Amino acid sequence: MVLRLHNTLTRDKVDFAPLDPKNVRMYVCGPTVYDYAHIGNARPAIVFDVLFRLLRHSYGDAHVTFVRNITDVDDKINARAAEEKISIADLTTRTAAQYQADVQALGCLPPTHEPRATHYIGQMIAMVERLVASGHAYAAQGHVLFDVESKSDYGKLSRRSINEMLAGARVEVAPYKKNTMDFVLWKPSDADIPGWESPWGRGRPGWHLECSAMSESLLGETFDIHGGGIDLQFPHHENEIAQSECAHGGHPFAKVWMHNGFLQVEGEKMSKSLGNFFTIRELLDDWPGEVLRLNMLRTHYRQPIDWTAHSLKESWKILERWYDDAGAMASPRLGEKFLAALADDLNTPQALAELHQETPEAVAGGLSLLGFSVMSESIAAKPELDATSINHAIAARTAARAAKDFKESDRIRDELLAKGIVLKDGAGGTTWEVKR
RNA sequence: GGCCACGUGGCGGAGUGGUGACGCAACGGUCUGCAAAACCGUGAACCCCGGUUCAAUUCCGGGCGUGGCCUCCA
Repeated sequence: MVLRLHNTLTRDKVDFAPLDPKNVRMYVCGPTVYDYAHIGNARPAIVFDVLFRLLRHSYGDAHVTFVRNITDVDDKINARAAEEKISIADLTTRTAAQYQADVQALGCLPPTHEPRATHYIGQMIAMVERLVASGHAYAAQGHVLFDVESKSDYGKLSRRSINEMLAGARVEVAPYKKNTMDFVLWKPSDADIPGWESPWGRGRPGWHLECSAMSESLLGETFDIHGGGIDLQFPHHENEIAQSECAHGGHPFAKVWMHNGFLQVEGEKMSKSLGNFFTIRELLDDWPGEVLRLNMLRTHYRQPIDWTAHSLKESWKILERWYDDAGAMASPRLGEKFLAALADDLNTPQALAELHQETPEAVAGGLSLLGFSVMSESIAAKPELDATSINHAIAARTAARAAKDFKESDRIRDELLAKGIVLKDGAGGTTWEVKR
């Protein structure tokens, strides 16, 4: 099976050939931990978890290194901690733990490494020093700025020239910048916000720098795949490339760049003012995690997705049926067409369509590879009633039906329905599921 | 204003230069005390206008619409 991936850098689909098949390396931008993660944040987590699983399947679990960082130093964090009158450490620790619990509930494996930015300050300072020494960065008024003019191919990922950017620029015009597009590598900190001693005084890193330093430490100068949301393409990823390549003597950074599409909710941009802003946690109150996961995978990762309650209901129904078919299978296997669809740039909608045509064994195998490993129990575990009392009621109803007391049997059925339990009379007896 | 995506049946959503993916819903049937479920079956689409071509939903140009980035929002 040849894995093909769409590379944003070249805008085409290429055969994936790892630099080292014994250690396939992937980096994905993780959350800035100042608030609950929202459903848009869940998309890259799920998409690249599927890729992680596929790579592990292809190269072996021990031969894939996946890094997803946690940004725990940021001005939004500082502002939020001040608002809530709690310490920055408390805020970031709490929020990071919530994020990890949320994505786990969505069926995501823990990454190989989940580095925190604050643990890599030394590496960041060292990288800035190299950039200054090689003429790609300059210090000015306590800041250190990257000189975009010093890199001839700056803009290659987002495909825009410095002049084009300037034409539409609304960036802060700071008098100490040589070029308006120059971005901050290091900035000074007042006494009341986090800061570290550096050759340029007490300060903190610029956002883009963090990912460059952490990927360098954990994956090396050049690695295979870098992922993230399409909105990060510029400026974040563009600047990561600039910093890393210049700090590494021009050696290439990530070979393949992958970007997931944006998410809308009920046809509109998700925003707090529109009232359609959903955190992962809120959705988990109403929907099983694997339903959210399936709903995400029913659209190709590069396409925009419209997140709707209607679609979630459909996902629930599909998943429940698959669990009925495959839940008890002891010998899962993988269908060839299913695998081929996944290998074709992670075409999960196609892969799911193939699953609809598959045997129960292949459904079980396919679901498992996609991260739906908690078969059947998880959805059934949702109702307030316990299984024992439901089964008790079913037995009473079966007895009433045998006695042709349909008034009583219908009463029991309606009573369960009112509690959200739907009965299904099949050839092998009566089963139940949670009403959607 | 600049750059860039996307627009497929009632809905979701793949894909393709020529035989109407797939799922949900709907409709018909089987089954059932009834209903649901399950199973079998049916109909239904490629934003608009040009161009290229024997042939375009698929390629090219324009238009319209939606969205993203250019403001450290995935």
